[in-house]
Amino acid sequence: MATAVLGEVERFRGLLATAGYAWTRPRGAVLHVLVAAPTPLKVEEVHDRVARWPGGRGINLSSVYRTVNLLHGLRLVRRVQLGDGPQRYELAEDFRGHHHHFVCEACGRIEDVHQCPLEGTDLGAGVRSHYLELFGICHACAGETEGHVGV
Amino acid sequence: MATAVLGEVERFRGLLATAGYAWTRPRGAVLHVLVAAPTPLKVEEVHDRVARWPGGRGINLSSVYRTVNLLHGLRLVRRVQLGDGPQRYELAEDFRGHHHHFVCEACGRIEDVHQCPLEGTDLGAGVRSHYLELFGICHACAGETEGHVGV
DNA sequence: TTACGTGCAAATGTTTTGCATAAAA
DNA sequence: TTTTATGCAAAACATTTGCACGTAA
Repeated sequence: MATAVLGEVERFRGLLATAGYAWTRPRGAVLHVLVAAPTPLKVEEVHDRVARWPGGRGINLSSVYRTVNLLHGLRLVRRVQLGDGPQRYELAEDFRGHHHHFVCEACGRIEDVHQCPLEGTDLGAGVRSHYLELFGICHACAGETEGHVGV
Repeated sequence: MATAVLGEVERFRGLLATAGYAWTRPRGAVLHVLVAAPTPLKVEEVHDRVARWPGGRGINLSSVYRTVNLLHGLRLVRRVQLGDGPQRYELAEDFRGHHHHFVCEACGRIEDVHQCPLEGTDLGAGVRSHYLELFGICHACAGETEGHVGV
């Protein structure tokens, strides 16, 4: 498991090198975090997790921003906007596969949806990509006898 | 045309009254703008257009924010996030019908897509709503012999 | 050793909020 | 007349940027 993460991080290290970018502590730490994360993370969450990585303390929030922007520019990560709130980042579809997200409106949990409902659909001429997010009530929340949200 | 706009604004006036909210100059101006707008607007765009309305000068940006938030809370307008950039607002689906948006990546133009590609699709248990945006190259831009974006 | 990347702090852009005043009900 | 909404200014966030110093190549 940890080994798989390390292997994937090495892959990104090679991709960065090919693109002519240095391998640095902040970049390594951010990639570790993104590779290990099961769902898209806010920049601040990436920063928090980076700080918990061995040797990750002292890495600046700006560097995390610069790194996710760099990785996004290289199409290694993708940006995800779920409802309100700040942008989130996750590994690009080349690495994680094409998928969407389901957000539970009761508990906020995010689930990957690998079965694309638009597969095979004709989206019309000129359409190159689509952005789809699903909202609703997750299995766990639906199972509760009583809903007690808010007050 | 202008008459249709006025009529629809009156309808919102009634809805606000029913919900117990006062009819004020900023609220009237924002609703005029939103009713007349063919595509979702940034708050700053709403503010600019409000200023051009007869008697709309002097309306504060905060009031525009407060108004769109109020209308959003009452489900009279919906919030749209197109790629990066600030939130945009348009009349809710109850008034404009269920639709999505197509954004041209070359010229930035936004088109309404009233034919929902997900219609009749099974999105899985628990899914209550979906958020879909389409990106690509619009008809006009595809027709140009040469593309000259950026530099 | 040289170019590139980082930390820090300050700036930017967007959105929210506290409070005294003004306007609606 | 009493509640509600507004304008203004300041604060709160999210994100970007300039610059001097550090570090990878």
